[in-house]
Amino acid sequence: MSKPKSTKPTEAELEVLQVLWKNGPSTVRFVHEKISEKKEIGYTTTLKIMQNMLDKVLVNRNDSTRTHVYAAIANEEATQKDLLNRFLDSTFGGSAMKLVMQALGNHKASHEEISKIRELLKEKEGGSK
Amino acid sequence: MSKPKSTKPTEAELEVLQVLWKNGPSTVRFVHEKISEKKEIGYTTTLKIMQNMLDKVLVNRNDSTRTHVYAAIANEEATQKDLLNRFLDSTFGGSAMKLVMQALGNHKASHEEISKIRELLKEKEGGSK
DNA sequence: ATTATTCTACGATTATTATCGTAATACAAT
DNA sequence: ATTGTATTACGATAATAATCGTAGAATAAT
Repeated sequence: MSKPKSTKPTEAELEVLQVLWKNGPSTVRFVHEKISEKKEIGYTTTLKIMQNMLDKVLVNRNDSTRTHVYAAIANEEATQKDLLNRFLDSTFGGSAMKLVMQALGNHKASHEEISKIRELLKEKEGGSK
Repeated sequence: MSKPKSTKPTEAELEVLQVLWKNGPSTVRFVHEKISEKKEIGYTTTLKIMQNMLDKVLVNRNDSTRTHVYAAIANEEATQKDLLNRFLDSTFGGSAMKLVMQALGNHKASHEEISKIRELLKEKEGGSK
């Protein structure tokens, strides 16, 4: 059983992944339009990024039709977990709790979300025994 | 009152900041040794990074003695908050709760920490109404 | 059929980071 | 004083990322 290799996506690649995670397999055009909502970028730039991702095996594509369809290979949760660990290390010196508290302090949470977190806490506290 | 300008530190610069935040004003030699504990790196590389940080005004330095002493200007919490927001956006599509739950799920928390989080949650829930 | 549009491939360029070598200078040791 | 050692300044190079232009092929529109 080998390490998953953890190919770190770049910022630009993450933007693409987000679109694919959220919307499922998509064309370059579609991804490009989504990204364009947030920032100015040329079509061939988006294309190139996605082609690079194909080389890196972050995505696969169906090219049976002229307009290729790309799909994320990188699993959303696994990727996020990996990046979270790096971020934790580089920015919070590894302290997950510091991060959690910052995040909780700085962002709104719905009652529903708060309940979920409470459950998680309960599990954690009970868990080990 | 102007925007703090939010000069995003690079990975390498963050490593330096972490040392300075943790240990206070330090020499290049000291910072270099701390970083060297974690990875192989040349002395002049560390030096150069810190000199760049001076240009970017992420640090200031006291050069009254031959061996210069560098100090972080960037405030720890503010910097972390800023980077957290970027990370949240780029990796979790802005969902702080997703992030919090990932972080809680993947890392141990002490009872003390859990209590702190509970308090925070209580505040949040009470607050808005 | 001709023309216009849409798409991919691919290379070139720019921008940003990271890394380090060399030289000059200050200091320390003898 | 001489020699060795530590430190800074500075530029050069390499590594990585991001951006886009151009050409050609496929499709669509007329």
